[in-house]
Amino acid sequence: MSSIKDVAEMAQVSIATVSRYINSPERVRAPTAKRVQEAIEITGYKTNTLARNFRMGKTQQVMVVLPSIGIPFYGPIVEGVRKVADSVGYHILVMETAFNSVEFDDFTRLVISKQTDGIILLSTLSPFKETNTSTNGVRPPIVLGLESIAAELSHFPCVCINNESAAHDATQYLIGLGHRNIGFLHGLTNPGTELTKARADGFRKAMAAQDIPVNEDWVIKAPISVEGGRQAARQLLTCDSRPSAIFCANDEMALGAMFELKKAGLRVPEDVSVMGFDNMLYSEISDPPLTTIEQPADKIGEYSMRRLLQLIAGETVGNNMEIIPHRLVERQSCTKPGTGK
Amino acid sequence: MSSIKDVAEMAQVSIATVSRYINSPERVRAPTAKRVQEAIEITGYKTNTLARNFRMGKTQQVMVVLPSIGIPFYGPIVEGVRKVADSVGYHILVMETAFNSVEFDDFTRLVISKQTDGIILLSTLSPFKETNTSTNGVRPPIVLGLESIAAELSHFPCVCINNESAAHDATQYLIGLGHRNIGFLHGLTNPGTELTKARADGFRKAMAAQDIPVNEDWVIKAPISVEGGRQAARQLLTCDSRPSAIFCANDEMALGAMFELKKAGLRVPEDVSVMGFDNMLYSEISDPPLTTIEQPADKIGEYSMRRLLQLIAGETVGNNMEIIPHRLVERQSCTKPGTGK
DNA sequence: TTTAAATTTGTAAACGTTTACATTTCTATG
DNA sequence: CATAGAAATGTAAACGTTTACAAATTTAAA
Repeated sequence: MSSIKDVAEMAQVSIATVSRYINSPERVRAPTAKRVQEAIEITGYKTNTLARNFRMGKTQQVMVVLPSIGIPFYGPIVEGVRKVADSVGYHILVMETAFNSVEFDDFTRLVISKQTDGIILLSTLSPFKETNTSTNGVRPPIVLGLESIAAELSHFPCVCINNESAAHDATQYLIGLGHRNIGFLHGLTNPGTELTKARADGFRKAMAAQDIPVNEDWVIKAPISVEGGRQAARQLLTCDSRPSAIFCANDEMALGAMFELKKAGLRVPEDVSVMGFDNMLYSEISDPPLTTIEQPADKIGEYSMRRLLQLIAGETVGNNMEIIPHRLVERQSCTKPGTGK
Repeated sequence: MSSIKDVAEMAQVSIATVSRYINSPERVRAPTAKRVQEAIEITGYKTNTLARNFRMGKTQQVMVVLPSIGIPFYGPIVEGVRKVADSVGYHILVMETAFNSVEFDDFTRLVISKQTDGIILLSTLSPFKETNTSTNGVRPPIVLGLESIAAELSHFPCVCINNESAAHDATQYLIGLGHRNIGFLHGLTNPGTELTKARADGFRKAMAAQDIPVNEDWVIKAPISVEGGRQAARQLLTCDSRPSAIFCANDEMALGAMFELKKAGLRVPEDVSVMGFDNMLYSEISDPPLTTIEQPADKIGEYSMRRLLQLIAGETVGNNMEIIPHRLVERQSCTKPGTGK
């Protein structure tokens, strides 16, 4: 493999000149540049990223941490991250947590040991203690995408919608439709996750605001996934009575729930309305198409990456919390109660 | 940031000893080890991966190239890759092509410039010319997951199912159900992709084997995605007559097609049977649940990564093509023709 | 106790860049 | 043409590891 040295020899210049030609061509004169360029072509030289990064002390990579690849909702977020990353020559390293929680110190270690320059967390930290012991109090560049309140406590920048207010809106929409008997599929996440709690709070507050009591039998905790939604729906079906509408912690749960509901012979939305949260690709083509809250995933990705870049550059980011507006998208999975009678 | 030197000083040993303690602890005596360990803890030392990888000339990363994150089908594949990667201390760099084709030379460059040690291609190479000009004939470690025939031509190892035979099976299943009027949603991929062609071949051969003519109006090319499936279905609906069954190049197309079919008032499977290909998560809970061909995605990921590791290690891999068995999973989107009358 | 062998540790070079600083070469002005 | 200043290029150090090889120490046998 030819190195900068080979190029320098062939072009009869010093390695410094070659390096300069590569990194700021305007700093070498035309005739020299020509010789160097020729030498590069002849030798087939490509700069050794390993060496460069080592020298510069930067990996030029950021790590995106998510529960699992292949969850449609994360697609657009990562695409947003990538859009920004590409524009500044950064690569994306994907880390899957497999829904396990990750220790804060693990991330610190990742950054200290130069596996990555910074981290975008689309997953949650476990028992969120910042008291890092083994890492000498280093605070790695981390941006929380999606997560909210934990960010406040932890002083990590955060880019997300207002989950509580969004859940509030969703619930209110259901109430506005005339529903009083509303179930809630509470997403079960790792301890420390505020997102699911915020959505639950939004739900409860919206109910309370209208003096509608919450039937706790209809508040079911299950993994925030298709399978979780299915489990929860099956459990719901065993109750003596059933709600006229169900609000789900996310679209995956909603889709899973709808499947089980329909399987049990119920019609959606005539017998039960189902409301999702996130608006991922498959929610548009579900049967019926899912009414849900839309998170502008691409923007979340973009903004998160920008924030992270600032952090990496050592800039002091101003407002620690960046709230993105959400939107209720009305499709066909919700209707007035009693329509099925 | 403390380096190996700081540790060495504190432990009163040479940096070589520290390095040895880290990489092969059995090579340093217990009392020394203890001192070093203590020094490591006190200084909070973490090995600088950048420096190590530079010195070793390895990135310890492989790149997984796929069209887009968030496509459910890729989830399990990447998980398979990761399983193996984790076990040997490799990281996964994800590169999205955004459905664009990537030049062969781009990969070569990626490897030469040490951005990655090897590549698992779950996407396709564009105008597949191996005649790399700028890269001096270097052949990077690449494994093709999913793709088949191109592998033969290109001499890259490949791990995949037999797409043609699987499509043959699917078509035969439809025929066995009594269908004669079968449409085919031909996935549109980048030039050079053999996978879609293989599936089309399988379809045509199965039809020919039973002397059933293929109605070319019902063979529709569209992007191999949900949106593509929707487009194709809409086009199909404009035909004078319509098939009693539709075989789709993949599940995404099938789901998209089902959506449009149902939207047009057709019942699946009573009026039209729909057959998918891949068996991804959402196919199980679609309405109706999708009958499809299952690719053992996790295995494909695992085997691909193993192969790649061999390649990286410079081993000469034996058989270049590794065929994984597929399986037809029968659900409710296909039935006998005429059921709807 | 001596000595050879085995084990542990140290020394120093190398990996391929980038860059501060020194030196050379060019440009333009008097 | 001489010269100052600017621009281009060269020199050499540094980044933090790993590792061949040399040196020192321990162990075991005589």
